Amino acid sequence: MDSATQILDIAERRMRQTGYNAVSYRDIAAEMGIKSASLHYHFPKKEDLGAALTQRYSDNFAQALQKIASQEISPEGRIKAFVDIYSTELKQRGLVCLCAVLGAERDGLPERVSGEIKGFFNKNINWLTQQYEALGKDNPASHAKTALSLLSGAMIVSASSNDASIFDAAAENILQGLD
Amino acid sequence: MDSATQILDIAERRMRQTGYNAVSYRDIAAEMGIKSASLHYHFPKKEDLGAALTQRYSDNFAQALQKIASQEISPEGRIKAFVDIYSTELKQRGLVCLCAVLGAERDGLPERVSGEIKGFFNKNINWLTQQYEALGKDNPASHAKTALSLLSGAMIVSASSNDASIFDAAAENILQGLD
DNA sequence: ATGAATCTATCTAGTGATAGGTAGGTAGCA
DNA sequence: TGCTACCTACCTATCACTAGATAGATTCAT
Repeated sequence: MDSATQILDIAERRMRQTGYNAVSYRDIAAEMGIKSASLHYHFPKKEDLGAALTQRYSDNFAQALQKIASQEISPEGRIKAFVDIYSTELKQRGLVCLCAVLGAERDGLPERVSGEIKGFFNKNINWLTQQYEALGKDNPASHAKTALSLLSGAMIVSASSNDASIFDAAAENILQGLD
Repeated sequence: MDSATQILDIAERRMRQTGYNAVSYRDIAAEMGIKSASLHYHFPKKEDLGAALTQRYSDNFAQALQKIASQEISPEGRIKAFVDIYSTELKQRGLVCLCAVLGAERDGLPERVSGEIKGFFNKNINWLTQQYEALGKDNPASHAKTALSLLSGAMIVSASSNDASIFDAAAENILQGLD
């Protein structure tokens, strides 16, 4: 596999477990079996790594949402698919959304990183707003903000409590609200 | 003011802005106008500071919940008071719940700290469950888990997006659900 | 087709800054 | 006379980051 991709994969997983500042070039390099200096060839500064990471994450997510929106399914089905993305990540990999984790560290991040996070939340809210609008909800933006907040919080509370029922309750709540 | 208290106050504020690992003894000491070595007199290891911090936070919160529960108000009023605690902190101080922030860093924290966070979430859920039970909701625990997740996530998404309407939507959603 | 030049991805070896933490001393107060 | 709360001075480990070398693959001119 491409080294840059491998670096991003390892950094992403670790940051989603411990946050931005707890992840070091040495740790990533050690896991890859190379020297930390070599990482700087691919990502000169940690800020570059952080920005590339959040950008890739945000882009991948946007692509997934695009794909869901292009399918001939109901708005209900789309929102369910949205919830499933988060659910699968948490249950199969034990990972919280990257932007939710980094968002918690907001004032300790390089601006390029926090800017990407802001963009990620914004894109998610816009997409969800469209779905709630299609559902005929009034104040669809409010529904969207609530759904995103709920999923983000549920991943954090559920993961740090080591209690899957917390995320389940949140997911159920969103799906119930689709009638 | 008592030095230990002052240390905890500064550490708490900073950790709620940047997370656990971004806060250093040097930064705290500089803000107090003393030397970092002096902090070790009060909290020998950073782990001790982290544990004291989360414990104090959790205890203060439990006390506030106790007070609310002792007042002769409806379960609706109690849940509203609960939401108001978070709302006031975010709007007047720009601060996210300490345990929500640290929960995001779950795997990068000393165990004593992550244990306290777990306890905090648990206490909150139990308290909320009692209120939803008094309200006659079925599956009150699920309502409680959802409400706590929603508030925690809304603070993070709202703060890192610098958009108060996100938290407002979440708070409104909880209050609407009380009928 | 071959030798020269260049590129890629790593290495060794190191920098200065900062992290948490320690030892031992001291001024002021009960 | 102790005790509290600080100090100076220092330690070791780790941080992000850099310089310069190198081995191997690729490209290109003759």
